[in-house]
Amino acid sequence: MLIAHIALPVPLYQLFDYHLTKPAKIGMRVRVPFGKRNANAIGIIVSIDKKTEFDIKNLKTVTTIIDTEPVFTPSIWQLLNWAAGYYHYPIGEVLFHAMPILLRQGHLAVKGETKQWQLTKLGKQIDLKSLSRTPKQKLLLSSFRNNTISDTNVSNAVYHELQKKQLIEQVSYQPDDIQWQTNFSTNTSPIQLNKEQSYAIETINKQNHQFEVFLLEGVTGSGKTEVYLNVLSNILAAGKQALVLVPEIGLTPQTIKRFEQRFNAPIDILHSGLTDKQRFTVWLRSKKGENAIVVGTRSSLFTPFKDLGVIIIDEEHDSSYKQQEGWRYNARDLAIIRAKFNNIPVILGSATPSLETLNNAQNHKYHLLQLTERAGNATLAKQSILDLRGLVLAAGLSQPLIEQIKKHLANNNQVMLFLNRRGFSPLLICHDCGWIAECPRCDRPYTLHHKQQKLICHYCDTPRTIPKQCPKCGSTHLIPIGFGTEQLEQQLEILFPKIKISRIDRDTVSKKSALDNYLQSIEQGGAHILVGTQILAKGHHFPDVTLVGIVDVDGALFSSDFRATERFAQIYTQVSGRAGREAKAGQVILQTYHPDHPLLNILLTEGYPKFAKMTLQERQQTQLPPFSYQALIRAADRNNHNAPAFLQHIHDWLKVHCDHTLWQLGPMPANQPKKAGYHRWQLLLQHTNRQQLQRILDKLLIIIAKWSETSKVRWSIDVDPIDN
DNA sequence: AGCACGCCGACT
DNA sequence: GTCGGCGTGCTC
Repeated sequence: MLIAHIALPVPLYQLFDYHLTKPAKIGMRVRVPFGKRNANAIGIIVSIDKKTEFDIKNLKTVTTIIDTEPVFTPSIWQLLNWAAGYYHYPIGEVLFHAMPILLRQGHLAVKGETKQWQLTKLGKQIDLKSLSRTPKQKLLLSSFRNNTISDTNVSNAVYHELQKKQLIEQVSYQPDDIQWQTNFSTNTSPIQLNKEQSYAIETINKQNHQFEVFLLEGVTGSGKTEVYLNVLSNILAAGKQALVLVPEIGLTPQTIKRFEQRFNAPIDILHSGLTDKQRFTVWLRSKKGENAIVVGTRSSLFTPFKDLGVIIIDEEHDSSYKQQEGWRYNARDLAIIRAKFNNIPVILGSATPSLETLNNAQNHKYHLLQLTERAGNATLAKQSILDLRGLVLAAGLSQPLIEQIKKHLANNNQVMLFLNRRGFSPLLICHDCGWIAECPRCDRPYTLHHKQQKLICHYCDTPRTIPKQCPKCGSTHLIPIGFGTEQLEQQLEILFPKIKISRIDRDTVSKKSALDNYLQSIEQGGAHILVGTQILAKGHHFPDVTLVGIVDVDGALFSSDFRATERFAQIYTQVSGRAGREAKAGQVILQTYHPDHPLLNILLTEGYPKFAKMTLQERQQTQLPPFSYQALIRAADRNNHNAPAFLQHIHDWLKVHCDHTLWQLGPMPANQPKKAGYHRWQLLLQHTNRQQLQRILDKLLIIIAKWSETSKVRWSIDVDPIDN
């Protein structure tokens, strides 16, 4: 009697055992009765053996075997099993997360049949003249006979008329697998490679398709993409496929066009706009080896390939590679594991690598390749700090900055202003009693939105009308404190009434078409002010922008998050690298109340690499990542008691069962202490040894499951958190 | 996660 | 009187 251990898509750290009465293999999907779910849950066989820990007479039987072969390739199977262990996330959830939705629902993992029209016996024989009264039908029939249907453009109705007359019929057939390798070619590039690029390409190619992690550190405009394309050409020419990961907003049409123009091979793009069917089709195509390249965001990492030759991760420092809910994996880190299991090279590209990655390069775990030359005659922008102390501000703008804006606009150039805060003002306060308008669900101040005439909570997105009176003292003197992009835009409209101003943030570009409209108008050139949040920093480049103003630097420099300065430095470097790109001299101005801040000065005078080096030293002294490893345990409840009690219980247990090398911080309220009626708490664990931290988590998980407190909270583990 | 069972408040 | 809110328990 065989017993299958089956993973089900439930948040439980266990497998479920069933009798297996039909032939099946590990990795196949099955239908099983489960709880009260009408005998119809879908699971995946993780292992098959002859015994069970469960009471054998209570075992149920596998209803049906869905697949004829395992759904995952061996290397992805290995990756997912490893990842479930590393991230301490239930295996069933992990396996199902990695499948396209159609497969989760039980669709067969085979190509759909394609239908095609063809002539019937009658259609082949009949005299064309008999159709002379219906010219469209006559045309269609004759084009079937001449084999020119692909050039013939007639409506579906005509096809159906011919079908009714039994002249043509529809036949289903199984399409053959596409073999792109047989006529693959690379189009030559007009771009002359410089020495650094050639060296990088040569070094990667020398690796001969074996595992190695390369860090391609290339300043903005140094031609990283050209290196990618050359490496891809080498891999594709060997008949292998490639996976390219990009950040969420990094999927620009220009980049994709460059890929498509270079290679005479099928390229699939996985973006958020695809239907479930389309995603499934791409999944199947790459599993069968029918495409050469898959370009996509985070979740594309789980695409199976017939013969994967390389993984490229563009903008490896980007935080969108980290999943921020449910299974909190990091696609960049998992890509390296996948490459290791596959024994293929992986390339991390960035102008501003994360400190984790730089540290690995310094330790020679990664092979560092640098591109330091900027293409063309672009020069680096002039950067300066503007001391705000003692200056009068108008919606955050100082007079010296306004003067500079005037100057650049007068030369018919464009100006970009960054402010990482949406809305009109982040606070509405009663002038008489100090009452602050707060969201009752999140206990956080509302942000005032002037145009919408609403208060909006930026944590849970709920709006409410603006009160006319203070509910506490009745005063009508309610005043907005602080400024956001909306107020900045309004102020600029007053200061520069004749100049075009575009505000680009989540409020104005919720639709993609809106963003495209803005970008088009900006591309037309001429004096123009762009106001925006970080959305503005990513991807797009604006050749006419010669002045970049960072309106409020201090928010990033004095954050409780130890990674805030790193993120600021990355965005700042990206932005300043873009100012005045095409032969126009650029200028960057940073407004701050702390002009002597050491990291800020290093960043400006010596650039990102030196900044990174200093920050790494600081992290080493304070034993922060990457010099230690963290796991964050989160818990939420409704009464604000169960969650902290649960975490305290964990804290106490760890204190007894682990030595002092484990650091604990908390329990403490989460970054966002209240959300949607739930009180959120967290406990941070830190250890200088990754394996030991892993073993502690293993032990902890087992013991947690036995506590009665556990079922009273919503809890989760975040391994390698990035937002604590 | 689902789904059911069970115990207390406002209403067609 | 019931409908339905969510706390609790279980899934091979």
